[in-house]
Amino acid sequence: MVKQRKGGPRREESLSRENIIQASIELLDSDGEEGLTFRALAERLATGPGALYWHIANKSDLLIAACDSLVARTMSQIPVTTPNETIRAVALALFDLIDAHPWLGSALTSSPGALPVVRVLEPIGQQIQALGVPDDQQWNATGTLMAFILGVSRQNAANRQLARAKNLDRAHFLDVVATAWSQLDPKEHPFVSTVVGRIRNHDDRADFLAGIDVILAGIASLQSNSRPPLKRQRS
Amino acid sequence: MVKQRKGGPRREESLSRENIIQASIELLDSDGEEGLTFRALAERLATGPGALYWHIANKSDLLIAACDSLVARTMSQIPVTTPNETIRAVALALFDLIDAHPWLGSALTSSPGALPVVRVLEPIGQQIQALGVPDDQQWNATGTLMAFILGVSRQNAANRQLARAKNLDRAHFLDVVATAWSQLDPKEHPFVSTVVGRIRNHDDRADFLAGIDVILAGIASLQSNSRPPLKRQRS
DNA sequence: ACCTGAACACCGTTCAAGT
DNA sequence: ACCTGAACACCGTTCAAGT
Repeated sequence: MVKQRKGGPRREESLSRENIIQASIELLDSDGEEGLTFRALAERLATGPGALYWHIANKSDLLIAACDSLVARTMSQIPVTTPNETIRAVALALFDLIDAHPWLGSALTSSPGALPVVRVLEPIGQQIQALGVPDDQQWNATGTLMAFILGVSRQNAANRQLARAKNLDRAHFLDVVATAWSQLDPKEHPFVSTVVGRIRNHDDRADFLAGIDVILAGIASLQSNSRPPLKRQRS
Repeated sequence: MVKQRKGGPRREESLSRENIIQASIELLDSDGEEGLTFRALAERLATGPGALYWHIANKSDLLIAACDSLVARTMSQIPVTTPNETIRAVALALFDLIDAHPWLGSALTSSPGALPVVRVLEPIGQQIQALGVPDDQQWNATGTLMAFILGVSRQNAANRQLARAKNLDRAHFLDVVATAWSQLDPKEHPFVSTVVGRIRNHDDRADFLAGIDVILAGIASLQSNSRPPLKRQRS
C-alpha cells in the first residue's frame, strides 16, 4: 500500500538482503507459500523484480534464508534440562514453528544439509550422546528422531496449506477425510474402519508427542538389551 | 516422436483417463516432476492441452491418479508373514517405490487422506492389530510408523530430485553436505562433527530399516510397561 | 461427446539501460 | 554499486469453435 519512497531518503529503508528476507517472511505468513512471488515482493518493497536479484541468488536461496531466520531464533531459546525432556522441547518447538509458518515445511525439505536442518539435528544429537547411546547407534537414534520430527511437521504443514488452498478449516478438512474413509468397505479395511471414528477429534500435537515417546522408548530398549532384540534375517 | 494418429484410426489409442495417466507416469519417470506439463503431455498424446481437461479435473487430480496406479500395484504384491516382517516388507516396498519414482513423494504429501495413503496405512494397521497392541494404542503405533515411513521416503525423494536438478550424482550430493558440515565449528557442533565422517558412505536403505526397528522396539516396550522388555520378537 | 488451439493471467529470471 | 522494468520462455487453465 504505502510506498516507502514517498516519505524521504531514509537510508535504513534501502534494499538489503535482510530487508528482503523479512519482507518475504511477512508475505509468506500472510499469503501462503504461493503468495511469495518476485513481483509481489518487489511491489511491497517499492522496487522492480530485477532489483531483488542484486541481493539474493534466486527463489530457493530466499526461501532457505527466510527459513533459517526463524529456525535460528527458535532453537536458541530451547532450555536444556534432562536429555529426554530437551528432545521433546526441541521437537515441540519445531512442530509449533512449522505449524505457525507452514511454508517452513517445504523450505526444510528442499535444503537437507543446510544450516536450518543442522540447527535442529545438533541439539538432538547432543542429547542422544548425553543419554549414553553408544557411538555406533547415535546416528541411527538421532536420524530416526529427526526423520520423524521433520516428517510429521511437514505433513502437518502440507495439510494446513491444502486446507487453506481449498478454503476449508481444520474441522471441514478432517470431515472430508473421515467421510471418505467411512465409505470404504470395512471387510477390506478393518483397521481404517476402527480408527475412522477418532479422526475428527484427534489432536495432532498430542499424537506427535506420543510418537516421540515411542521412539525414545525404542532407543532406550535397544540399549538396555545386551543382545539385539530385533535381528533381521533377510529383506 | 511418433504421432499415433498417423497409423490409422485405432480405437485403442484414443484419449482416455487411463491413457493419460500412463503417459503421465512415463513423463514423470523420464523427465522428473517438473517434466509433467499439460503441453508436454498433450504433445506426447498427439493432442492439445485443452483436450486433457475433458478426462481429468486438474493437475493435482492427475498426480494423485498416477500415484495410486503405482502404489496399488506395489501394495497388492506384499507377502503376509509375521506382523513385524510384514511391516518391514510394506515399509521397504514403499521406500523402494518412491526411490524409483521420486515424484511419488509430493503426490503422497498432497493427498493425505486419499486412496494411495490408505493402501499403506491399512496393511500396517492390520499388522499392529495382529501384534496385539491394545485398541487405544493402535492409532499411536500405526501413525508413528506411517509418519516415519512417509517422512523418510519423501525426504529421500526430495534429495534425489534436488541432486537431479543440480546435475549432481549421489556421491557429489553427499560430498557437498559433508564438506559444509566439516566447516562448522566443532566446539558448537560436537554431534555433527562426530558423524560427518560417516555421511559419505552411509546407506539410506539400511538407515531406514534401522529406524523401523527402533520404532517397532518402542511399540513392543510400551506394551510390556512394568517388566523389562525381553520378549522374543519372532512370533 | 469429444477435441482443438488460441488466449488469459500468471510465473522466475535476465539484461540492456539508467542513476 | 545499485536499481529499473521490459522482455523471454515458460506455466495451468479456460473456452469459443469445431467434428
